[in-house]
Amino acid sequence: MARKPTIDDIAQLAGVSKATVSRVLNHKPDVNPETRERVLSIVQEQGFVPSITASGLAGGQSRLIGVLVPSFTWPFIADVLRGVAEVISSTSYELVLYSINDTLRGSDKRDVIDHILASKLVAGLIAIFPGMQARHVARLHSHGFPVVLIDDQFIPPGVPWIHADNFTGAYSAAQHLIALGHRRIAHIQGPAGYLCSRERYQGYSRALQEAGMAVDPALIVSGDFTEISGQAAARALFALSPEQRPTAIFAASDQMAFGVLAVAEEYGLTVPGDVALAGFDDIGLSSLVRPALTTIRQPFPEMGQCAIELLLSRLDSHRFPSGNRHLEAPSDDKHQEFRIALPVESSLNGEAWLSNENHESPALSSTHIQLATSLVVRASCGASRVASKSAARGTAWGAVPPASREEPHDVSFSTPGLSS
Amino acid sequence: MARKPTIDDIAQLAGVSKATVSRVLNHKPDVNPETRERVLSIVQEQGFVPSITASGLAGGQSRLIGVLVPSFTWPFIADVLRGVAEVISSTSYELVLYSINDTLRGSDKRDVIDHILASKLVAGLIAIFPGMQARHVARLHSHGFPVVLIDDQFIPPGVPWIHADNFTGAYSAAQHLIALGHRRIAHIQGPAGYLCSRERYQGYSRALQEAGMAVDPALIVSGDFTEISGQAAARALFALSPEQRPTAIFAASDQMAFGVLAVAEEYGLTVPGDVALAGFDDIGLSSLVRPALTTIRQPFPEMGQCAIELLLSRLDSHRFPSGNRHLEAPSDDKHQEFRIALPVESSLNGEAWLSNENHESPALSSTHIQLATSLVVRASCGASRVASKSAARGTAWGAVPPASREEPHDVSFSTPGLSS
DNA sequence: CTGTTAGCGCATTCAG
DNA sequence: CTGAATGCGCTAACAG
Repeated sequence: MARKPTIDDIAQLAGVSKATVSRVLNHKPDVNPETRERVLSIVQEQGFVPSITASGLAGGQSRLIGVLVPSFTWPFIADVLRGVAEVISSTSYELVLYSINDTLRGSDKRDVIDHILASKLVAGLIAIFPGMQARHVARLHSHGFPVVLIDDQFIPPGVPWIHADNFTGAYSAAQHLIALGHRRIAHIQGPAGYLCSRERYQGYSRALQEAGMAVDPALIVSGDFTEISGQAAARALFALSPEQRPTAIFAASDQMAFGVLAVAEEYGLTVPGDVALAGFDDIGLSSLVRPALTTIRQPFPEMGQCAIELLLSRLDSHRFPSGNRHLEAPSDDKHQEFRIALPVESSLNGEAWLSNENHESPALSSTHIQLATSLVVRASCGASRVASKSAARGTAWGAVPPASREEPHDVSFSTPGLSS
Repeated sequence: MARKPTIDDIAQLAGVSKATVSRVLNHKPDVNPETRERVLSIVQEQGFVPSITASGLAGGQSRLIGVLVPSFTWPFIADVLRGVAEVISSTSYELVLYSINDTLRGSDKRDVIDHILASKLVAGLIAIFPGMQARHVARLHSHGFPVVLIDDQFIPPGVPWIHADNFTGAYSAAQHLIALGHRRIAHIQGPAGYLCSRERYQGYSRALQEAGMAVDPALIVSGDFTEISGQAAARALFALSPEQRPTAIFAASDQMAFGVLAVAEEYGLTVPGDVALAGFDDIGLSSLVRPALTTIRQPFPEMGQCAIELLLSRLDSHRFPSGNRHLEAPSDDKHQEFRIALPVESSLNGEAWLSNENHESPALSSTHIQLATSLVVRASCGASRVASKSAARGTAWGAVPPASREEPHDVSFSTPGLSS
């Protein structure tokens, strides 16, 4: 028990060849049930775990998945990782963490990605907000390397991509403010280069338009998603003349909304009394700030889950959950059963929150999954409704996003051809 | 260029045997300089990266390092990971992410650790706050598996362990409040089981004692580090009679301090006007809250760096930085040069922030590194000093902790025998 | 200093 | 249905 048992040891103990042990371990169909049981029991009792590296080498296919994170500065990256990790833990895959350090130069950043491809360590990659590196990630994809993007600003055509419904989220935030009677609603935008900034802006302006209100350029300021930039934006807005000054502000990120909160205090303005405030993201802190922030929840963990499930379905060799580790757990929560019971593609289809773009190429070309966002009403807009707790930290975490689907502005159901 | 070149391809192109290529790649001394150059240039031009899995298999030693994170609920875990990732990126090692899911049962949590050992994927493990799992991690260690613990509550004897100087941190926080004239200073503790809770409490009470003040049990309440528990604690404190009520509160975590902040507002109390407030951790948000929080900064990224360097020095086969990736970067920041220039043990010794316990066993037994914490003065205590910006997000990140050392209450310099 | 020979631990042929 | 042989890509002894 001191040394790790090898497959040969198991073979010997079970009185079969290691080829057979291998077959059992890989769930091959052609194995005598008795033999299988015997081998399995020996495996269990010896605590044998096949070497991922060796089997990867021999089988020509790694069971490691790379996750590329863009520095750790964004608070919700941990949430996305959590979603990924949760799913991975029920498979026989492992996660390799790659990060693009902020201190790196551009060329070094490229190198990180080249390195991922060249080292051939991982079988596929999930890239979270790769940003400027997206085009390099796309290069991986064009080399036939399985890649899934999460919420990037540049969507290289053809690369599978997961993101939240920014448009509808922003739309409902603005609508909420309108419903509360606000007529002068400012918007603090995200950086122009980001797709999500544009989408949120568009959702906002669409809501205004539908309410018969014009978008006032004086009420549109831009930030870069950080708290500091939110402060600057708030100052600009509060400096406007009384007639121009907004009665409500919709910030494109919670962090920027925090900046507004801080500056409002400086100006002696109360939230929501003098100015209503809504954010976007619903990071953990938003429910803890005073006043608690009304915001649009992004399903970060679900985005992670979704990404890894899509990726695994592409690799599509993750036959069964690792088994060994989860045999005992009765798996009482629906989530688990759900994922275990169905092959991944079916589950995706079943949920109907998958959309397929690029109808020009009939097979799959660009698989694109958009997850629903949701309005979380708290105190900062002055709405009388009791604050929704549904987005409180850890509440519904792990649950599959509700089947309710978004505006069909980008959603179609031509999904049967997903997996190949 | 479509397929990844193998070592054989390189050998052929360079007109040498693959054994020689391997020697060059592994920085073996016995290679003809000319040959080495030739091989190196071919490697470069082909973009050849040896397969980590294959070399791990053949060499009997993996170049993957596991990082075990205890769910992603704590905000600073990302900071620790950042430190680890930064160091790793200058080596030829890669990171494998393991997480202990909150939803797991106890036995499953054990299994995660057993799995790490059994799968033999990684050469060593960094365990961040393994908490209840610490004893299992210790089991790994006793199996000869290289492990480094970060800031755990149970320190299994003999396991290398990195943590921040909680005692001195808490001591200086309390001292700061005392210096500001406070006589009734409450303390919101962390959970009793945690070592750091006790250390912080001790630092606090030591400061009071030295100032000739008694610790008033009525002013000690406990929480569990979360914001919610901070709220509860604050209510308890604010409910005290005017004579008993504290004029200052030292919370054992920033999150609990946020809870106090929120409740203070409910009670119509201003911070720092009616009650001064100090926290512990200096998470990113603490500088953004209003009033900005005076707190004790924990050097999370440095803890990560330190842990990985210690671990690598144990594995001690990480001869040179991966080279390929960092050749071009002039490496202008001192940090890089520092680490590249010196072997790890020397660097540790050179910094002199290493301590060795258990003097009974003369060789190395329990290596224990304690990093300095520092007081960050902001607005929440009402101190007139201008707020220290030194801990602002991203400022000095990446820098090696200052050589200044702590209270020598646990530090000795018997380090020459570190690496074996 | 360098080439040759064996495996690392496993999956996958291909014959039984 | 199962065993024996072959090799994944690389390193580690060996011999030269």
